[in-house]
Amino acid sequence: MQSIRDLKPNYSGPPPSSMAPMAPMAPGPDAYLQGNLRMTLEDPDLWKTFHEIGTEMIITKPGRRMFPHCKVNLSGLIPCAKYILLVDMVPEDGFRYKWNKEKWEVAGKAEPQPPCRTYLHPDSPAPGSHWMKQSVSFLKLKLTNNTLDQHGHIILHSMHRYHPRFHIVQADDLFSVRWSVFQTFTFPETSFTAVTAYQNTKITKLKIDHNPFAKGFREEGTNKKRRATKAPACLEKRAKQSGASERESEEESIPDFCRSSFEAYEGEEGDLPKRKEAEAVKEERYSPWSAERENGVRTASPPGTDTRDMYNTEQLVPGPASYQPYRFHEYGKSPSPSSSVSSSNGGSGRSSFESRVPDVATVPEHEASKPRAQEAPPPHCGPQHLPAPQDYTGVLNMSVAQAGKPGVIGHHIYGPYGAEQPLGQWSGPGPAQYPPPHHLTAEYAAQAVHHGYHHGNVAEWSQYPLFSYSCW
DNA sequence: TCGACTGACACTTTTGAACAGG
DNA sequence: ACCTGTTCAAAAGTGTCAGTCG
Repeated sequence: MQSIRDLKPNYSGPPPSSMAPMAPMAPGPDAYLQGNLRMTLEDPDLWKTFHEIGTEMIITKPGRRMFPHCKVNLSGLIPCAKYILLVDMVPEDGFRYKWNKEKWEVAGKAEPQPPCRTYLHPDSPAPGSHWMKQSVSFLKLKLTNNTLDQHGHIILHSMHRYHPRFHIVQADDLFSVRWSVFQTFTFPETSFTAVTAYQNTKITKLKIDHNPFAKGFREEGTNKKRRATKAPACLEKRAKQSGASERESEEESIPDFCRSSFEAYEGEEGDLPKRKEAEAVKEERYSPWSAERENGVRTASPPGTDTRDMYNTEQLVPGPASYQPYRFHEYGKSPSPSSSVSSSNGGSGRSSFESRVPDVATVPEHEASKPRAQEAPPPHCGPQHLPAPQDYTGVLNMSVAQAGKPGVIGHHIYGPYGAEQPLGQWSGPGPAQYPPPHHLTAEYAAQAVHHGYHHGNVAEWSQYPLFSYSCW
């Protein structure tokens, strides 16, 4: 599990691709310590299988569940303290993709990011004991491509890459989330491409084989007749779309087509430490996204469940612009849209990274070294919280100023495009309205004040842009 | 013309109301 | 009256595929 300890104030940012997976493995003596809060992904093997092929998730107007769905195990929480669990979807990069001859290719710049929504786990808030006693499932999370969706589903763009982020917030109620500390986790193998129709027949086959609802489409299922009569037409169409190689995939077993693309990886399962060191190189072989990387567009984290704990989690103070570049570089993935732009303009994307990371990184450490009781409360701060067992990595600086109406006040904290993103309804009060806390950089504080709204209750709170909707 | 998208379809699983029995 | 277990229909979740749209 990785934490904000990687974001030291004196962080001097090695190239993202090299630092990302490494940092969590060996926190230095001055590493920012957090508690033993730990999140692990359930069904990692299944996720890995999908990831190795290139996971696709169907998005529909009425909303579609994910498969595999997100399910995690938690440990290290205070049994009696209440927590809120959230999930949101983060763009992997700033590109739109197309499926072309058995692989994904960049098809241009990403479309403006739709309103960023967060799925609140229906059990939230619940004591740590509740979250830890069994795995936490986000089964009912739905994805949609309907930007006008009123059901609270997470809005995504088709043919864009995303990965889910899991947030744990210690908060007695939804009202107090704003003053709470976010612990954020991601799992590289959960990244996926949002599609309106499956592009890769291997993914289709995997889904049919593993999703009970699709049992009727299995070869051995009761629906042989339907498949026998209709499948050929489908295959013909798919073949036309994907090329002749698609026909092979129909014959392949799941392990077979896994190996077909990632054979080398399969052989290295047991050699984790070495693999970690070399993964920046190896992932090129394992990832279905090699085409993009070859163009310097992006890098993908290597699949592998065994490695996920070391670098697939993060802890950070959400910030509208700062977190995003950090995220992508942190994991050795693709640059943020903004950094991508700079990269395409001749820059490496690093400048964006370096200039923004301190906004996050400088927050925690010097504060963390103090006893929590001495921490200066954020101005306009609301109820004080119990100190978490883990060191706080920062305090979410949310103003209580009632500067606007729910759903209108801007909170582009999760806006992956930062200032570039046309926020529209997300626009909020100007930074100048709320003086930053002393320990925050001006920029960070300026970003943080966009959180200035108030959560009244679950229903109302769910309408806020930060965690725009809950889905229960 | 082509690729992305939509909606109807057949199938399966899940959910919850209704009921029976203890 | 309450609880538990069973049954069954409706709802919801799947991928397929023909058609639409830009």
